[in-house]
Amino acid sequence: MMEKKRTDCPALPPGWKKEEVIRKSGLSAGKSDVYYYSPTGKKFRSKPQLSRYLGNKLDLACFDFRTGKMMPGKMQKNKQRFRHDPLSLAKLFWEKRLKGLRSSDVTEQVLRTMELPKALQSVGPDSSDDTLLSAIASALHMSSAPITGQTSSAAEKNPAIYLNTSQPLCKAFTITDEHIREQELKVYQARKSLEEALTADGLARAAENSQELLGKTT
Amino acid sequence: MMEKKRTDCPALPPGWKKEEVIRKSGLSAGKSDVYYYSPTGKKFRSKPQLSRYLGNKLDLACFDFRTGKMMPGKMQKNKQRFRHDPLSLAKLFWEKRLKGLRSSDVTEQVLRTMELPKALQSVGPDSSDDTLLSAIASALHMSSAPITGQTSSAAEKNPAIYLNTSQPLCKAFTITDEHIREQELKVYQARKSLEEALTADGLARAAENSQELLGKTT
DNA sequence: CGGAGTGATTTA
DNA sequence: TAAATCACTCCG
Repeated sequence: MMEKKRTDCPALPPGWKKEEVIRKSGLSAGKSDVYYYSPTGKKFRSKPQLSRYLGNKLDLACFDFRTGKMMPGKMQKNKQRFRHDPLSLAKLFWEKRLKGLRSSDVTEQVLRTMELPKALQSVGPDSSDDTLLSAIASALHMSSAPITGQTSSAAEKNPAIYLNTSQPLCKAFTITDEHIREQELKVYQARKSLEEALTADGLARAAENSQELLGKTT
Repeated sequence: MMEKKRTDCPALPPGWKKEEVIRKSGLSAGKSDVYYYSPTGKKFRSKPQLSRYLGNKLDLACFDFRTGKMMPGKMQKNKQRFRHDPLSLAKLFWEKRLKGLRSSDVTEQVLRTMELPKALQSVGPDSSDDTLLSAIASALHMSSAPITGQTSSAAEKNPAIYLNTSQPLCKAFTITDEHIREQELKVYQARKSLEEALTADGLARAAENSQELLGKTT
């Protein structure tokens, strides 16, 4: 009784066969095991075992052991993007694209340009505060890692080579207790403003509804 | 030789053991996995698996799977923030703070305002394209989830109540094959421009170095 | 076929 | 992104 189907495998050299066996019982019932057989009949049970045997003949990096087919563009290893591809290089210059970040209130009037403590200084030729602000805002946005700024003085001389792209384009800085107290006050004031705006909005809606009812009954 | 340290776990019933295993190879080398063993020797590899087994006996809501200790006040679930707290409300208005996002090249000249396909339309009273662009850019930035836009027409009537804050402030849209072809062309052109800029920069540096050498030898 | 050890995917 | 969960490989 021939229960075993050994099929040809086009992705391997002539004579190699592939076999799939379904598990019939146990915790893994229904799952399957895949085996390959060389032209001489030797059995291979895993991709590493196959690679050790064929590694000098073909590159199995794109070979999918389960399906028996080559999967272009789906390399299992080396998933890390090349350091110098266009996307990574573009990160070096993203700060340039974010000029003009501003704070404004709900009525769309520009309230004021955000001000940064003197301890924060930009790195490089573009020293405008708004570009620096964008840099830090996006850094906080992109990652939960600590923001330290550029710690290498070499970055100032040749940003294209020495820049640490996981940190914003600003010099390394320190934060004092005084800075923290000032910021806490600002957050408190901002929250109070928001609360007042929402209260006013709620009152306005209530007033509108009263007008409607009044109109219908008169 | 006992390489496996199975320690008692006081937070679980008597007889339960905890084990921590460091990964020794592969991409995740150095990370660790935590396992628990029931008094009968059954192995548990995750908190959901443990809960399914012990859920009727004890409440694991405060149980920290990694440390094996109860953490009062640190419920892992119900992390969803109350809809009307200051932070969530602030999200409703973040778009107002990002006016003026622009594209510019390395020489800092403003090249052009980015243009969006006609299929993308803003929701709400502020219909300027640059605010819409900021909304979509940040949405792509904040989350890897699909961006669909606001699908409820109710959001337009009363954004304060019906707005889906996980989607940008724009109407729902569809993308055609034509849109995709156009975008592929733009990406290609942008990559080519970057490549040319870098090539030019490299040539400029080479020229500078030649000048230096020349000066020293004359 | 089992299961320890990792990779891949999902969630927060 | 990082942690947690889930799925799979590979070899006994």
